[in-house]
Amino acid sequence: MADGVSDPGMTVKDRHAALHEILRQRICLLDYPPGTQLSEIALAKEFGTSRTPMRRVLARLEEEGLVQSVHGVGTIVTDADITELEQAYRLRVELTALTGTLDPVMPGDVFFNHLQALIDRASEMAVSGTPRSFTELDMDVFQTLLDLTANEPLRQVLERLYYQTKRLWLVRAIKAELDLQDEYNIFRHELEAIQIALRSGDLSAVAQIQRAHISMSFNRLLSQRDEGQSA
Amino acid sequence: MADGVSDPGMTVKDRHAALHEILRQRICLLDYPPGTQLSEIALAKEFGTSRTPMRRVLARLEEEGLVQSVHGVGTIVTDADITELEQAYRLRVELTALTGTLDPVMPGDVFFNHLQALIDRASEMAVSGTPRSFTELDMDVFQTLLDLTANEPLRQVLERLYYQTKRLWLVRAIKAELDLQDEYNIFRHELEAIQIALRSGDLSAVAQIQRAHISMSFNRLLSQRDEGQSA
DNA sequence: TAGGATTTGTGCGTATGTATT
DNA sequence: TAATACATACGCACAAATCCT
Repeated sequence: MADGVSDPGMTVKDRHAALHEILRQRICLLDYPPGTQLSEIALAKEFGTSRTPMRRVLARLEEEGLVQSVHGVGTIVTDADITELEQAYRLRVELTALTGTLDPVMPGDVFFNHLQALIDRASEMAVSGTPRSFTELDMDVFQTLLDLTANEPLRQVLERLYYQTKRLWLVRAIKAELDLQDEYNIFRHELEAIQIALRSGDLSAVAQIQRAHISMSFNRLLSQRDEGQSA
Repeated sequence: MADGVSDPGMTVKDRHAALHEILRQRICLLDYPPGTQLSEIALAKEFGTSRTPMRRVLARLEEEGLVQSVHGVGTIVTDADITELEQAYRLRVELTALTGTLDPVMPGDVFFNHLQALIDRASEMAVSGTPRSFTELDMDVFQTLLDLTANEPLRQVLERLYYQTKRLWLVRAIKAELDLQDEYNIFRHELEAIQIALRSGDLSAVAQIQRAHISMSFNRLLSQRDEGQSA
């Protein structure tokens, strides 16, 4: 019943990738909140397949740290704990900086148009945004900016780290523990700064801007944790 | 009937990890040279299990880029092509530098004794070393020095990149396209430099030394390729 | 303490795809 | 071109582990 999975021209690997992306999206958008049990049989039924291909997708999600399978118990969506993810977050900060030096790619007009569309979406966020829609936009922005480097191993690691750490923000935002207006404005400002740096052709600057914002975003999450501890 | 796989106290994940490590070792030590076809049935038989757990191990090796499975054809050990692995190598260089700044760990006496033993082994290499035994030593050194950082995501990525790129050296060394005495001496010198930096407590220096040697090692491989092209 | 319900892990027959003759 | 051989991918039945009553 899901889209993009039952197309006839799809190869095995395409289906695997599609299923993996769908489940990853559901986990990171908290459709499956931490602690949710994912049933192999139920998922297989939903996507019109059997347990075998589902198990392979779940195994990959487990390697990525998004779920955990225990024999006899089940496959459970992992908790988004900031203490455990701090190392991943700091690594992500440093790797983002590397996108400016490892195989940077100067994009073409299509990219600039796409980026402008994303900025427009960000502007609308301040009016009608929700934590969820904002996260969806953030994911689109991430995937877009990832094209600024052609280093495939770096791209893969960054993608992994992004989805490992992204739930932290959404969990806090939904619990109204973040100033959403602040987050919206900062994000839009980041996009504009990136646009300016891109126009000047300075891909290293683009990477540094991203790095700075990821670092600051993490610090905002940290300060929130500290406030929660002292309360 | 391999070792470390049929122990009774082992859990499922332990067996998976053991099988994965064994196959990875065989691939990277060229027991399975590039192009080798790995039979699910034969491997299952060898390790006294069924195809299902083997398939999961092979799927993981495929994600790591060491094998490639094609429906109807087989699971083939990938080629160690320096052009394709150049991006991975350069990323590895940068990540190695990060081990000095991301959760560095000052080791204890056990580590120093272990390192001394490795240096002793390296000294013997100059006399009775083979490309294979040298690679085995290099792997042990890598695993040992990896303990100098506690950043788990960084450790995982570095391990992946190490085994992705390590075959390049061994392929060349076996074809006698490298000056082995040079390689031995450089390696021993690197270990001694690391030992000195460690004694002074400068973990950042240790990381920079490693970074420099990985970069130089790659350049030696590159110059070898260029000579081959011009010949 | 024991037993049943539920879940993941395993084993294997079959389907599907590929290459070769 | 068709048929045969052989590999991976899939689906299902069963085993093993865990939890709850």
